[in-house]
Amino acid sequence: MVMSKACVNAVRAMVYLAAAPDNERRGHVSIRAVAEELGLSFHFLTKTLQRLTADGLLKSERGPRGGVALARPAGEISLLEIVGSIDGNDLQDQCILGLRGCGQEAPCPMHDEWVRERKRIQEIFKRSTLQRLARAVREGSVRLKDS
Amino acid sequence: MVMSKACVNAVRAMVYLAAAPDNERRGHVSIRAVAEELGLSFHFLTKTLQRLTADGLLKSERGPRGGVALARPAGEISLLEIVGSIDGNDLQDQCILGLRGCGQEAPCPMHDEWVRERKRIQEIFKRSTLQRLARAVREGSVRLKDS
DNA sequence: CACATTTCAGATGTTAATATCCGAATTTGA
DNA sequence: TCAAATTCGGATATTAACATCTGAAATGTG
Repeated sequence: MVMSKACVNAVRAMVYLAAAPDNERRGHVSIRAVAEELGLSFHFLTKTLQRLTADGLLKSERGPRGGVALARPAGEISLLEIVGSIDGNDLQDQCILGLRGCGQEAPCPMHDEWVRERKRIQEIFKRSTLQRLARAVREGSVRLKDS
Repeated sequence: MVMSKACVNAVRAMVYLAAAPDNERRGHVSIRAVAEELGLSFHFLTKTLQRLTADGLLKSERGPRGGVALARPAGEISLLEIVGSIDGNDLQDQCILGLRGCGQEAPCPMHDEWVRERKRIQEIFKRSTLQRLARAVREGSVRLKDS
């Protein structure tokens, strides 16, 4: 897996929020609703989204009509940031063979090629903003659910 | 992590074997020696290499002067095959968001871009033969150990 | 104010990956 | 033939990821 399950859930939830029409609730959607809509475990998703809230990607409100909402415009939140918040930056800066201190001076056999690849992945994640992903969802050309 | 720890161990061991000079032992090296040389757990490495043996990437001999050796020429064994043997082909054919049946007809928001990326990774792994990797090791331009 | 709804925080349970251990089977060499 | 070295196969222990549960804190509504 390139992302942990928690991270995948986070991404799906964030795209869902970005694609959700601004309804009542001042833009907030309850985590329970998100979980049901995407077929995810409410409790597990809650834990994950709490981290996103702590990291400033989501804002939250308690109480009735509360819920979570994007803390910033969808165009300014990228997949890279979500992955970083949940899984950390290992994918971006760790040696594929797990060698500590793998770098230009003391590289592993895959170093050069993997550094290039990592950069590509980082670029992809960076330009994958919630705005871009959510647009496809709203257009119906793409799905977020399993079935 | 893009590869499991077991898989990383397998790759490092295989490259080490490919780079090892043909000494006595008819080309076989004991797993204990490999583990010590690379700083890996002997028992854990044994389990992993058994899988490679079962899948025909390694051949093994028991008894004194026994050990493991590449089952085929180093130029004909690629990283792709090793990863496939230990971790399976999930990296190559699974949706990055874990959606079942993600494909052209019912794609996830990352589908197109990720398919392209997966293909690139597969190409890199395929052209990374043990011969190529081991040459760099023998030339000393590259390392397999942590320290 | 009382109540229902929701996120928050921490505890607990479950499963899969990682790591170790042990005895059996095989082979070599003295 | 016997002892040592080695892989093999299965069992067990440890750790981290995944998942669930419970009660507290906050907040809107009647």
